[in-house]
Amino acid sequence: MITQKMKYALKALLVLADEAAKDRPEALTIEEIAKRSGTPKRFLEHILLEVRNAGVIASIRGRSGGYSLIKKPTDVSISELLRTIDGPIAPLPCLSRRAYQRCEDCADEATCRIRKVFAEVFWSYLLIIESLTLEDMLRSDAVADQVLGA
Amino acid sequence: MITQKMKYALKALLVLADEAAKDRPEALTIEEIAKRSGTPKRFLEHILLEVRNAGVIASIRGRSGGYSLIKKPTDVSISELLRTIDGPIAPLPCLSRRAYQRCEDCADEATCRIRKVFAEVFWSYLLIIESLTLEDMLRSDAVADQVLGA
DNA sequence: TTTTTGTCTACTATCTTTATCGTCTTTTAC
DNA sequence: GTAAAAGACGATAAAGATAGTAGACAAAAA
Repeated sequence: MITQKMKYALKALLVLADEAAKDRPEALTIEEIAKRSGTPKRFLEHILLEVRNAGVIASIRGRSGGYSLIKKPTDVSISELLRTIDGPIAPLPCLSRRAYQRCEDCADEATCRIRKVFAEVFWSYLLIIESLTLEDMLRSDAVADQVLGA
Repeated sequence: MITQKMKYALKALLVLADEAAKDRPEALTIEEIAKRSGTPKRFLEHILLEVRNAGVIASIRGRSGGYSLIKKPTDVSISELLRTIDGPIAPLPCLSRRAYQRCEDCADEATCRIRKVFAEVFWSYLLIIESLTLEDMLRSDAVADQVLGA
């Protein structure tokens, strides 16, 4: 399950992307983003800060300040956002490349049967999710429509 | 990330499967399983109970009692075990079929862009993980070996 | 120089995870 | 039939994650 925080981050990015798609896009204040996305304002502060530190959005301080998207939606990776907000994607710490950690109780990684089986599904899963971008959320997608019967 | 509890459950099942593969398999006591799998005994009690209630293993009480595998490894689904031990697999409550829950803040599921994009990856992911069984853990797998460079 | 807006550091309540403990029940060995 | 071995089950608890809130501070523009 993705966290509520991640949902908020996505909603905020959708708001900012919708704004960026306008003729004369403006920086949106936290308050405005909170209102449009339906997230608690003070909580959104933290989230936007993290997203900004990840280089996806930019902030302007002071009067008439706010946040704006600085990447093209096609360049905003959902999996990277997941890592930023929710932490490692890998099912086991010993399978994460960026947040690798040895399993304390594991005698030998090379022969660990749990690691092996989850490695299989994980690489396949990565292949799918690594290709996802904000752009995929912006346009209604035919595949999802089909599956969901919408 | 899968929980420690899930790792323990898998290790315990591996122990029981290894035992079941012997010529004269015996029921193993919690203590014995704990020792062989390296899990805390008192914690393992609860785990084995859940796995038993899921119909994967059986218990015999009293002297000379213990646990034994009652399904063929090919019939023990890893995804089912995940659901039993760690809960729903779906990235969003509104995408889970067995543990469906409406997202409180979601106005309309049919048009929710977060739901749509995660639905896509989720179905692909399900396809992979639903096919996994305990048997896949028992035999060293060529695909994983390749990927891991082992 | 005041007002608006983002930044940063704490703090807190609740839930989940990871156990441990005590007690009860069942079954077998003697 | 009784003691010992073993699972069943409920209560409790420590630690960490999650989901926020609050207050003080910093920057920029009017």
